[in-house]
Order: sequence, then structure tokens, then C-alpha cells
Amino acid sequence: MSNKDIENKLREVYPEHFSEKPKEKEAPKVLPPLEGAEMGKVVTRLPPEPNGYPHIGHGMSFYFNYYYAKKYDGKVILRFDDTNPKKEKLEYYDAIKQDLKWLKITWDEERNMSDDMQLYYRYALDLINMGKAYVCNCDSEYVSKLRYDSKDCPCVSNSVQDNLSLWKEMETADEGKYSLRLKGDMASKNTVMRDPTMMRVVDHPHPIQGDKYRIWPVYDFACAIEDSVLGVTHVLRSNEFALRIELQDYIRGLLNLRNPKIIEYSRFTVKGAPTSKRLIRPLIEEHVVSGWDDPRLVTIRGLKRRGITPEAIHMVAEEIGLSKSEPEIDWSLIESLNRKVIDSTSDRYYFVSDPKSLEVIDASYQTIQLKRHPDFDRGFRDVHITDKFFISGNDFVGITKDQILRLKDLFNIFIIDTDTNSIKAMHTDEKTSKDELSKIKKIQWVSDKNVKVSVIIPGTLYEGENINPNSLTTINGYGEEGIANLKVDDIVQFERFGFVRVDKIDPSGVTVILSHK
RNA sequence: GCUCCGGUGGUGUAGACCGGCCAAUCAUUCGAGCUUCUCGAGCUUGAGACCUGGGUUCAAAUCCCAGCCGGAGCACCA
Repeated sequence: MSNKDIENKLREVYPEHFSEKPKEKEAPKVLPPLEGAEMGKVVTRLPPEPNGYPHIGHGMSFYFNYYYAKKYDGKVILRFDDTNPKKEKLEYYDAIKQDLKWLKITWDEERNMSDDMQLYYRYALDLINMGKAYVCNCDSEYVSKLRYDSKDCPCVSNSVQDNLSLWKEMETADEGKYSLRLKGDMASKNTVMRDPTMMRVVDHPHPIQGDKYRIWPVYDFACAIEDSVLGVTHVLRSNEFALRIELQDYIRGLLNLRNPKIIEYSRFTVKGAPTSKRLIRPLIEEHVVSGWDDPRLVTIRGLKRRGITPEAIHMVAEEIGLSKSEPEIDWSLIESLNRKVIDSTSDRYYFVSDPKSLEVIDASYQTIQLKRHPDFDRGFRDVHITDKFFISGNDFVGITKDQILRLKDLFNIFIIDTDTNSIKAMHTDEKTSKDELSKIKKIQWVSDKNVKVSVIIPGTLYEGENINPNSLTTINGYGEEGIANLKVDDIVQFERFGFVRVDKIDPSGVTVILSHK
């Protein structure tokens, strides 16, 4: 009995097992429901520090917080975590907002932590009065050692009165002399609980507040308060903050503030690309990359310049989810998702790299119309034809005398003669039957009405631990005349070449960046 | 060193809380075919994984223990 016979037999006996199930188109991947979320009551926050340009990791975090707020018809707050005057710069507040807008992430409310200094002072004073915080004048190295050894410093035993007057003194004291520390638990296994600093003196003007304040809260204190007073219900953030939940909840407990629900995930990386400001900054300083918008970088600006769309970044976030393992994704995932986004909306153009000339001796001068997109109705583009053409070096290789080829969407040619850099051909019979057409080799071409095009090709910046010296290459060629009318930021496809984003247009030619195949 | 958190095909994820329907999902990648006047897209189809060792159980990717590997934190940064 053959397998087919067995199957037929089984069909007779158990027809129900063979009933054709309608193939359902799989639903797009969605993020899981948010724990404890109530419709209309979710409040999340986007908490950037204005000290640099955001990268794709921030993008993920922004998206998660944005996504859940929208999903539950809630509210997103953009909150600049700007409590370190030495690091923040005014230009970044705006740069971050621009990047968010480009990412198509909107917010309902905008705040700066530095707007709430009076609030931090009030709560700090409360802690002092409760006997839960003390002013410490030990130097930081000594404190660090004591914390390591789980030992108290002598300042713990200051009276409330002492602390109040020292707190007053802090206002004019030199930086580093005093700090306000929380009375935590020196024996805690969680080292952040060992009497952490809440407020410290920073002798540096703040980009927004100027010289108005000298005593600044540290992150844990400001964040613990803000997340509560702003009404944040859910905090989605990466796991480097994991140990701080206990501390922030403890602070809120003392201050009688409500705790938000905290959900953590690992930070993710893109293979071969540095994903932190710490790594990117030196590359810029050493001119390994041209700037924060270098297309090899996974900064939001770099991705934009490479022609990666915000929608693709959203899709990456949904694909990765709020994972606790340490994802290292490949560029191919970003590229593939991006292709799904741009394929249907990218006009097609002809481009030949490493151009070789082709003369078709009997070609007639004419204007033809080519479809902007093969599968969707996006209209036509005009192309002017003479008897002079260029084809790409890739296609040139292997062309021989007497061969018949087709200039794609134009006509068939018969090769009369080939030289090292040029070809002479003549128009040959059109065999336009489906069958004929599918067999003949089709190549890209541009007429002698063309525009110079440089294509910048970004590669991976790192190969293992080492910087790849050839990560950025440029190839030159000719593109059809219509390319000169494109606008910067347009994304189009060069047929049989890849998707590109227009980076620069000037009289001498057009520069594009290759997004991906 | 100490403390937390992880480990499912090459990559990313679902499943784990509540053990059986998991001979393990989806995407990416790679292969084959169809289709297409692109090397793009679309359609069909194939390849490839439960960190290791013990234990509990009729039954373990899932629960327990030990180990190994990876990440994070241990700032008067955020």
C-alpha cells in the first residue's frame, strides 16, 4: 500500500481529521497585555536624559511606553531627567523631541525634572525631620568603602537639629563636601539600599535653571518622587534599574507616595553596531564615523539617514517584545521589516553602476513612459531615448558578440561588437510573446540623458571586537534623468540594485545611501 | 568578590505562572518551486532549537536541586 492509499483509507475512516481548515492569515505580532492596566487610566513616561542623541535602544523604550499608553487610551508624559547640570545640554532637549516626532511617537504632556526642585527640597526636608535622612560630610571614597563593608559612618547619629542646620549650610558649601543621605539599611544585600545619596551639591549652571540651584537630587530620589506625583501607573524600562525598585519604593513609602508598576526588559543590541553613547561618542571624536547621523550607526538619526522608517522601528519593537534575555538582533531583521514598509511606496528608477557605454545603431529617438511601480498604480515616468546608452559593469561582463539581450522595458538588442569599455548593438526583432520574454536576459540601462549618482553603502562598523576599516564604501554610476527631480529623504528603489534614500542633491549629481537590497 | 536577572533552531520570539492538546509558534535567514519584463515584492514548500547533569511524576521546554554560560548592578551618573 502506498502512502497515498493509506491516506485515502484514513480519509474514509476518519474524515474529520482531514477537513480542510481555512488558512487564517496570521495576525500581526502584538505586545502582550499590560499587567494591572485599566482602560483610560494608564500613564507612562518617556524619560530621556538630555545629554545626547537617542539610539534605537531608546527608540524601543519610547515605543513600548507610547504603545501601552495608546493601547489603553491613557497618557504619555515626556519627562526630561535633567538633574545633573554637568551633563545636560540645551540642544539635546530639542534634538530628542525632533527624533521622537520623526519616530511618530507623540506625547500628551511635557515636563522637566528640573522644574520641580522645590518639591524635592520639601520632601528632602520631610525625610530629615522624620529622622530618615542625614547630612554626611565624609568624602565619597570613604563612604564607598563603608558601604562596601556594610558599616555606618559617624554622621548617621547626627540629631535632626544638626541635620537641619547642616542642610542649611549645604546651600553655600563647596561641591563634594556634604551630601544628604537616606537612612537605608547598611546590612542590605542590595547595595543601593546602603544609605544612598539623595541630594548633592553641583557647582555648575543648569541649561534651563541656570545658577538658581546648587543642591540637586540624584536620579533615585527625583525619579521616585516624579513617577508618583505625575501619576505614572506603569514604568517600562531596561533592567539596569532593577535593583533600584526596592530603593524607590522605600523612598515612596516614607513619603507616603503611591508606587507605579514597574516592568523591566533587557537592553538590546544590533550585531556589529555600538549601542551606547559611551561607545559612539569616541567614534565621532576620532572621526571613525562622521557624526551622530552616520548611516552606520543605530542612532535614530543614523537610521533615518539610512532610510529606515519609523514604522520598521515600531515593528522591531513588537518583534522583540519586552524580553528579559539579551537580544542581539541582526541587521537583516531591520532590513526585512523596513522592506515590507517601503516596498509598495517606493518608486522604481534605473541606475547603472560602473557604467559602460552601449550604442544601438538603429535606435530611434523617442520618449517612453515607464511604470513607477510594477505592482501598484503609481503612475509613469518619462525617459528620453537616443541611440546612446549605458549599462552597468556587472551586466557588461559576459556579454559577447552575436548575443541577444533585452534592455528592460525597452527593446531587444543584438550585439554586433564588444570592446573593453563599450558595446555596439542593433535593434533586433521583438519577440514579445510571454514565453520569449521570460527567457531572454534583461538588463538595466540608462540613456545618455542621465544624472551622476553616488551611492554610499554602509556596512557593519564592527567585525567582532575590531573596527571594520571598510565599513563605508561609495560606488558611482549614472541614474535616469528623473532622479535629479527627487527630494532629499525620498526613498526609492534602484531596480536590480536596492532601496536607497536620497541624501543630497546638487548640480554635480545626486548622492544616495543604500538602505538595503 | 557579592547581589540580582536571564539561557528555546544561525538570529529574534511564542509556549513556562496553571506539567499532558509541544514530533514546540511566528518572523528573520538559508534551500526548492510557482509567479513577476528587477537581483524587490507576492504565493507554495523545505531546513534548523528546548544550556548540562540529576530529581519529582504515569507524563517535564514547563516544577525542584546542582553546575555551566551570558548580562546587569554594587557613583555625591542617569
